[in-house]
This record gives sequence, C-alpha cells and structure tokens, in this order.
Amino acid sequence: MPKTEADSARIAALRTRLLNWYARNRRDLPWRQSAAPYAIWVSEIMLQQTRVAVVIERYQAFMARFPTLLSLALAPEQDVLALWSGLGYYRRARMLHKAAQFVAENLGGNLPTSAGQLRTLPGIGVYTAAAIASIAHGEPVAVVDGNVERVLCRFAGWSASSGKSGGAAALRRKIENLAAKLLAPSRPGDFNQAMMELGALVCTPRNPLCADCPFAAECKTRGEHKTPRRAKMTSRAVAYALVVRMKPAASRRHSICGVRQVLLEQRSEYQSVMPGLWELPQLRSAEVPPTDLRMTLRHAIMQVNYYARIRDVAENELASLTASGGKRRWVSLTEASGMALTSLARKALTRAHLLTPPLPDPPPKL
DNA sequence: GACGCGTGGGC
DNA sequence: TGCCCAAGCGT
Repeated sequence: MPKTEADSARIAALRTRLLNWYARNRRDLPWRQSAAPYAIWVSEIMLQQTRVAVVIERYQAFMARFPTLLSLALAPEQDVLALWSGLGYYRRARMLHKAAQFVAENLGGNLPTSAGQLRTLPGIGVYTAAAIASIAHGEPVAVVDGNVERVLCRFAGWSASSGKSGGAAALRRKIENLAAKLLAPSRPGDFNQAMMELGALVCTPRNPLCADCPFAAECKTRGEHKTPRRAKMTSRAVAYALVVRMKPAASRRHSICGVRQVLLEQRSEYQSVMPGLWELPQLRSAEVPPTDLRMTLRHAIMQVNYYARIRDVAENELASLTASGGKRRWVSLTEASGMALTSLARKALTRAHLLTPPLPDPPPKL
C-alpha cells in the first residue's frame, strides 16, 4: 500500500492532537523540571516497572543525595542501596551505580547522547536508551513501553493472538513500526512522553477514559484489550528475630541510659533476591511460642505471600534459634533507618515503634 | 524467549 | 480485601 498524502495528513493530525492533549494534561512531575541527561536517566531507571506515585518521593531524595553523576559514581554501593530501599528491583540501583562509575572513569563523566551508545551501559535497554536520547537530546527515536504498547494495540485493533503472521515478536515489531511512524520528528521527547502519559491517564489498563482521548475518533477498539492471566500467588511462613539491647553509654558522666540497638543481618551479595540488603536475622523455625510473638505481618514478594512472625529474642538465645547466616551488626535505630533495609525489615521495625515511618501519615480523608 | 527480579497503592 | 499491577532489563 503506497503512502498517500491523505495518510501523511492523518498522521500529522494525530500528532497535533496528541501534543495538544499533552500540553493541557501533562503532570508536573519532578523529573520534568530538569533537562539534565543525568536527571532524566535516574528517573527512567526508577520508573522501570514502578509506579509514578512511588517514584516521586524517592526521586527527590535520591537527587538530593546524589545531585550529579560524579557524586553517584563516588558513593559507596551501600549508600546507593540505602536510597533505593523500598523501591524494589535492587539490581537497577547496582547497575545505575556501575554505569555511573564507568561513565566517570572512561567517558570523562559525560553520559553518551545517542540511543545506540546509551544502550551499551548496564541497566539501559532499548526503552531507556530511546527515552533518554529523545527526552534529553531530541533524538527522533520512538519509545515502546507498556503504556505505548497498550495504546497502539487498542488503536490499531491488535491483540496478542491476532494474525497468523507470527507471535509476540511479530506483534512487537508491528508496534515498534507504528510508534516510529507516528513519532513527531521535530518533538520526539514530548511525543514519547505524551504517548506514555496518555497510557497512564486515559488509555488505562482497566476502565479507559475514551471520551477524553485525542485518538478516539480513529481508534479501532475504544478500549478493548486482553491481557494474559497472572500466575497464582503462593504462601510461605517465615520468622525473624527481633533482638534489641541497650548499648552502655560511652561515658557514665554524660548519659544515664545508653543507646538502644537492634541486631541486623546482611543478605549475601550473591543471593538472587535483594542481595546486600539488611534484614532481621531469620529464625530456623517459623513456629514461634505465643509468649515470644511480637507481631505477625504479611509481605508479598513477587508471587509469594510471606506470612512473617517477628519473635522477641534475647541475646543468649540467638545462637540456638538462628542459623549462622551472614554478616551481622548491632546498629542504633537511627543508623538502621538510614540503611539499605528490606521493606519487610523496615515494616517490622516501624510497626514495633522502633523506627518512625519515613514520611508522616497523610491527613485523614474527609 | 521465557523467566526472575520488589513493592505500595488502587480498585 | 485480595488481586493486579507499573515508564524493563539481563540472562
């Protein structure tokens, strides 16, 4: 089918409608206030498989602590993980850190500008390379993330099982081709963000707001979209030791009581899940006598619901109740709150009133 | 190409 | 309240 002038005009109209919609509806997100490639990079890594609402607070804290690529490159990995604590997918933080060090040492501290070169850095895949290159440098390359995929599949009437010509890979190519065709070559960064914003705000997975969609008139499906079923959750019981002691004051003269400390254990650097993060020492048995049971809490990790029991343990019981485990440290509660804790550990310490929550509770809803 | 990797929020 | 995620990447 030859490309006609009518096609070109139709595409131009779609671009204009999308960009106008974006100008009116774009959210004022922290990373949209900076044009620095480093800032865009950090935001894109944090946003991988993570909700915007969660990222907002964490992004600002991270940028306050590591305002430049060099400051990130020079920081100890534990500091980077501490700022990532609670965000999940901790490999992202390690790869971001590694990439920053590589850029600082080998590229004079300058992040590559083209998508092709960005792609070679750890943690930067096809999507992230295109996002940074288009948003920070205006390279005319289209992004395809989950939002864009959903928007374009609905728009074109494609479903995962559609067409005899191939499976997921063929569909993926069709989506990439369509995204590239629609891309506004003069404003690739705005266009890409507009497509993703449309997916996030209007063309949502469930209950899309087609009445507000700039593409509605040309959309094949008006919101129809099938997604594959997820695997079922499984459950598992675990138990952890809450061991608290009073560290004697350094000088009796200056302090009557000492500092309260808690025992933490570091997960191995080689574990696949949450390597290098700190948690409460795990107990050999998930069974806890009621008298020692401090609390129970549920914590979902991937497809597993962990029913965790937190047991009050005295120092002299520790050896018999816990496996030898990894590196352990007594830390003050103040220090613990700033460490790379797993979310389960932070949740347990917070609920035991040993830590204060990172942010005050929001005001109650009316 | 399929799988492993986390989490808090929304419905 | 239990389920479903959300701006992917590396292996």
